[in-house]
Amino acid sequence: MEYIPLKKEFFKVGALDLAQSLLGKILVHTTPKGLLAGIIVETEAYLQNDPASHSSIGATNRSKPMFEEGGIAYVYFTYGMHYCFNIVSGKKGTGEAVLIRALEPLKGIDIMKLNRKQTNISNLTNGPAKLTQAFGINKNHNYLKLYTKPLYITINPKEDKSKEIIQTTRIGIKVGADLPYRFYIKGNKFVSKL
DNA sequence: CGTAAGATGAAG
DNA sequence: TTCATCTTACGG
Repeated sequence: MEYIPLKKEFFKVGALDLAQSLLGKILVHTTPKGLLAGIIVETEAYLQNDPASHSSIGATNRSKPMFEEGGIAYVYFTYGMHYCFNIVSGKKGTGEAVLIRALEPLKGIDIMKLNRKQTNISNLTNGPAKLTQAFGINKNHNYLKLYTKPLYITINPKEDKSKEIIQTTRIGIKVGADLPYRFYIKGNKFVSKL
């Protein structure tokens, strides 16, 4: 099957809209080891006027990518060992992005198992730092355009049209935890726990 | 099942 | 000192 990248315009909407429209789409990474793909099943929006967002204090060396035009990657390093992958949304100058929290593995599952040193499929990509490890995403992917190779988002031709989207509060944060900026596909087994 | 703590480094 | 996290260890 051939994957066609989404167009740049897809990402120019606000983070809350993008967080929902990304659900059911496919994240593809072409790597030297092979092609990796997974369905996006859980996202969180981080806005500019949002105490939990890296952009809330303005553009810093770390959060700069969030202020670029929608459609690029914002990858940051945290807890001394983990990377998290965000998709920048909106117009240039607006500091917002969508955190990808969980995927459903589609292609390259054997590679993901090697990258993660795990054999259980349901423990490969069900968390923001797990999926970056499984996909081999790191600081080198910061600023990459997500509508071209090697890392891009595509339509899922087999997308379940009847999927139900749940909106609720974000997890794993202290401030801004009351804001309902988290979205996931109801009943999907790969949504992250807590 | 559940809770707790350690790993490890960059940002503020 | 905190942090948009994960894994392992241990008690029930």
